[in-house]
Amino acid sequence: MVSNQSASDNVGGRPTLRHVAERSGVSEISCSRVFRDAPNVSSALRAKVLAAASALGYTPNPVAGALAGNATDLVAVIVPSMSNSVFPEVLDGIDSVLSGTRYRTVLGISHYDLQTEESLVRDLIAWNPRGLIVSGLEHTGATRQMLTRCKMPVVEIMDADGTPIDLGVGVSHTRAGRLMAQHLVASGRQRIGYIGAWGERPARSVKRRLAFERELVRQGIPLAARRIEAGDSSVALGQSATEALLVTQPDLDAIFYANDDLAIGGLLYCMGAGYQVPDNIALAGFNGIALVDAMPLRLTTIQTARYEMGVQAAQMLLADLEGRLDGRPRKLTMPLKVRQGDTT
Amino acid sequence: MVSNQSASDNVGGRPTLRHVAERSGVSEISCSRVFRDAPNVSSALRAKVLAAASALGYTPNPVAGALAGNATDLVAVIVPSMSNSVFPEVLDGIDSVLSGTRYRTVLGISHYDLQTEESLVRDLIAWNPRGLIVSGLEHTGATRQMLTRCKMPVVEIMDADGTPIDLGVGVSHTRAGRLMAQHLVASGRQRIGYIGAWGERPARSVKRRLAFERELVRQGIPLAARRIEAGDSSVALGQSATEALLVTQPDLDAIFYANDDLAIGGLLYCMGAGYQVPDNIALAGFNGIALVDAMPLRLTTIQTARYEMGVQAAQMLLADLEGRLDGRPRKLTMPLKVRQGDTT
DNA sequence: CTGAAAGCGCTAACAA
DNA sequence: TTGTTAGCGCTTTCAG
Repeated sequence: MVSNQSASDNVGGRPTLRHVAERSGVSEISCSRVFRDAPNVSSALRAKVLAAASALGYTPNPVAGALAGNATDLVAVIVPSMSNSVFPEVLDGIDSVLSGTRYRTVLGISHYDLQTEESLVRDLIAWNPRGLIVSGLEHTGATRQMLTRCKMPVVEIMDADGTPIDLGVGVSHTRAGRLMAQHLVASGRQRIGYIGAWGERPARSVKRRLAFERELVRQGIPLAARRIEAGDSSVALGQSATEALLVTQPDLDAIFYANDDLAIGGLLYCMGAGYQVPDNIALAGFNGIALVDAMPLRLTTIQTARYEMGVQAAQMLLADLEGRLDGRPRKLTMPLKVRQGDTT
Repeated sequence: MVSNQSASDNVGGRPTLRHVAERSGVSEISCSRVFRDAPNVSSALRAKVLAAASALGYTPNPVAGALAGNATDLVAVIVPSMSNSVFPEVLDGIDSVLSGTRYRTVLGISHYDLQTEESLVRDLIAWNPRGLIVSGLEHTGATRQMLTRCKMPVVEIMDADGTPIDLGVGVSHTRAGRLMAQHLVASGRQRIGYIGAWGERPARSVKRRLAFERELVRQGIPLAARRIEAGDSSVALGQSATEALLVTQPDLDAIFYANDDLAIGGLLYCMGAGYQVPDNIALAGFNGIALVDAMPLRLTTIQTARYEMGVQAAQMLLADLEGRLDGRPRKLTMPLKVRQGDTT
């Protein structure tokens, strides 16, 4: 086979750097410099190259660039779930930052399964992404090893209770649990229950519950009832779980839920079943999703900033990539507060 | 510089096919065949290669494979929004299919802006993805051209009212609008209003509304009031828009909303403001998100299958890629039905 | 500031 | 069934 001497071989195919080089009478490498905004390019040369490129409809091939340059302009993002608004909001935040750059998001959904997360990490790292954003601080040993050894920045989001492998942006779930316990006790509640779901995967919800229970004990009012459902969190599950819990423990005067979806279900159940909220019973959630404000009674919740968490994670990643993270902290704890509504 | 004769150069780096080849005493291309499950590989050779690979911890580099093989194992997905559950559900469906394959999802969010969509398409096509999934049938001329000319399969999702460029999976929004008009008229409504949002970007919502209005005219009961908000759809916007519409048109006895988020807002507003739903006023949405069942009154809505739409889109894409789509239709219209709740 | 040479790690095409 | 050769389209040296 004759070697590719001239770009005219590539008839019909997508134009390459060689086409641009031939047409502009400049070397390939100089063209490359133009498209990468590399330094040391005269504006005359730049203009010639750009003209040729646009005449040809040339677009750089990022795959070739990635192979030669040993890094793709991809950022791998692994989220545990798409079934409530939390992670879509985080993704939206990440995208809002990344879409302004040449980086693209590759998505993996782990379904709250650390084994699935592991294979996603393995898989996505093979692409040589520019960086990785994963959820939580808990991973399998193999995942942890891969995340530690890979050269690129890794941001662990959602959780600030612990030390990230590399970079971290999250909230303190321990603090969240404690704050809510204090809030309920301060408002005079005595028989307090807890409802969780999804077999308490995300370790984060366990952290919240344990801190919640610990603080209740400290305040002399230990948890009166607890119910952890097996299914995925949802409004519907919150309804049925609340009903089930109140059947066995009709005297509860407060319930803290693992998240707002469950709590909204609880609220709807209580309203439908004739409970007086908050007089009979107080209800509180976690996250502060948009829906809590739209309820007939505004749900008390702990507000977290998911979109902002995505933004910060992406910015931290970019900053590290660009070496702008030198003095700055590698872990960011996002604010958190009890947002009192009408249900406590 | 001396050329790379032996894999021992790559000290510390990730192992490559050459390392595996050296260690197993087999040629690189044979190793390559093993990892690609290519035909004509003896099981003895396969075993040797696999042993060497696992001893070395070798993982194929998909970037190099993509350059040499002229296609990445990426599927580009462009959705207009992450701010309600609709597209996350679609993504979840897509992922459920793709995660079982070697394909990965690259995500773009267009924010309902066709110009943004265009630049995402341009950008993502440059990666040579295996296929593309985009939302809607309406695109800029340039987008349409790129989607037409690119060699890979393109699935346009969400909308079945029109002819997809290549492949399509969606529902008929025209039918949806007509069905709801019939439903409201059949239930005796006489002064019917409509509330939309987001300046009616997605053309799909316009199709629904126009079909709705057309059918009302046909039935002799033309639309009594219409309000299109500028902001993004949300429960909160549904509340305020409903209030605003009912202030100017207090005699409405039904409102059809562009989607469930708005309709739930309307429901909450009406309940809070003392309207009797559905006696005073009927309310109906579109989508059938999980939340409609969790409301104190179950919202009447038009049920669509978003997760399933994602599944079908991904399956159609894979089928086309594998040449299994020959006889089968290239456009799939998903079912749709009015799901009567307590609000009509 | 510009360019020539030599790969990045893999696979298509062709031989054996 | 296995191997040889020649790139994929770009970027990294290193020289001018």
